[in-house]
Amino acid sequence: MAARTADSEATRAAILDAARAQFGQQGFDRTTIRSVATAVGVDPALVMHYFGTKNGLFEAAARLEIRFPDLSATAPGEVADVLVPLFVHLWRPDGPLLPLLRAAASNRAAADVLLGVFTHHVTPGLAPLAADRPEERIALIGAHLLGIAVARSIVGIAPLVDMPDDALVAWLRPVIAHYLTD
Amino acid sequence: MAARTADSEATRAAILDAARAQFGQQGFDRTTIRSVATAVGVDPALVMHYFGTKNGLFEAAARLEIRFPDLSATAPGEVADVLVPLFVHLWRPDGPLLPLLRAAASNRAAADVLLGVFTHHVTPGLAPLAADRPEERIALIGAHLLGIAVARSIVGIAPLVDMPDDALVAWLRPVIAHYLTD
DNA sequence: GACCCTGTTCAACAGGTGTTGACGACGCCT
DNA sequence: AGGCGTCGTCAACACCTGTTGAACAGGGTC
Repeated sequence: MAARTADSEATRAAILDAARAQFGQQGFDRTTIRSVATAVGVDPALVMHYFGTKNGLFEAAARLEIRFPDLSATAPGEVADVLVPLFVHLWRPDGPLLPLLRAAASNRAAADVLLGVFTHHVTPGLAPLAADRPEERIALIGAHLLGIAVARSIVGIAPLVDMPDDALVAWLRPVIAHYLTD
Repeated sequence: MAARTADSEATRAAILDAARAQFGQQGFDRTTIRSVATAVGVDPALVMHYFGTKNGLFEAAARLEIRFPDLSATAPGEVADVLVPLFVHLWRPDGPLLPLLRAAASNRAAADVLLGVFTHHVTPGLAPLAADRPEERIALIGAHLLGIAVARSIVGIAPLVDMPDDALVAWLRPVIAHYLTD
């Protein structure tokens, strides 16, 4: 049965949590195997043992499965009500997107993962709602959302940091609708 | 007179150019004193001699004086025509903003410089044009422009990378006007 | 009691980093 | 010709990094 949960799984998860936090706050290069290990209280070699390599640790920490909602029945004016909470959730300090965003700044592979999220999830999800030249329209929406993430989580532009999510939704609602349908 | 321009100034400028290019393409951590030195064809110690420290080199490479234009006589619908070319120019691969943006991803000090650009230049420049709650309005505009920079230069979202600047202006014109005046 | 298996630590490696101080060429001024 | 300031290099340092392989504790099984 292997029912007896060895501590293995727990410490593995603890390492993953610490890694996600550090990758999310300091980026890839400034996060070291040693810093993650001491944060958890284990030996650096144990981190290697579980994840093989630093890149392996990063991939495990940044792995994300996004379930993009079905928006085909949503009115353009209400897309923001669905999209914004979803992305705000993914961008939490302990979420999987922030490590990826920080790493993408100096790592093409991480940027490609981010690009893949946009290409394979955001674009197909929004395409049915967009008028002519949908790629451009959706790219502009994606850029705007990305910009809000950077402004909030990385640069720290005060009015956006302090803005409640529903206020953000209210601001974005007409803009996203405009981008979708002109 | 010291009129005889020693080569000093030239190599100093060459180092600065190489540093800006590397900081802009690879970020702070992945850019090393040695890589900059070999790109210029000099000894690493010379880089130290001119800029004292790696942070000194970065500050010199990322120093920027922005002359934000006077927009007080500009109609909201035309703000994009001024703002977008200005920012596109600052974001060129060899411009001073991209190193800052990449470094900001893992360096609070760099993020603060970026925040200062927004606080001391963008906000005062746009405030006369904004309706009520101008901070939020301007923050949203800044976030959008920032997002387009990230989408173009870091993530590489194809439709935005390929989009000519005047098309970008055309897309942003009504959105910026909307953010300014509701 | 001997054995193994899992979870973990120890000690060390090879390489790359920022930084330093002493040293060498080269051209100008007197 | 000799000295000197400028422009630059050499060699080394101390440190930190990812990574490795051997060793250790402890508990369940024969």
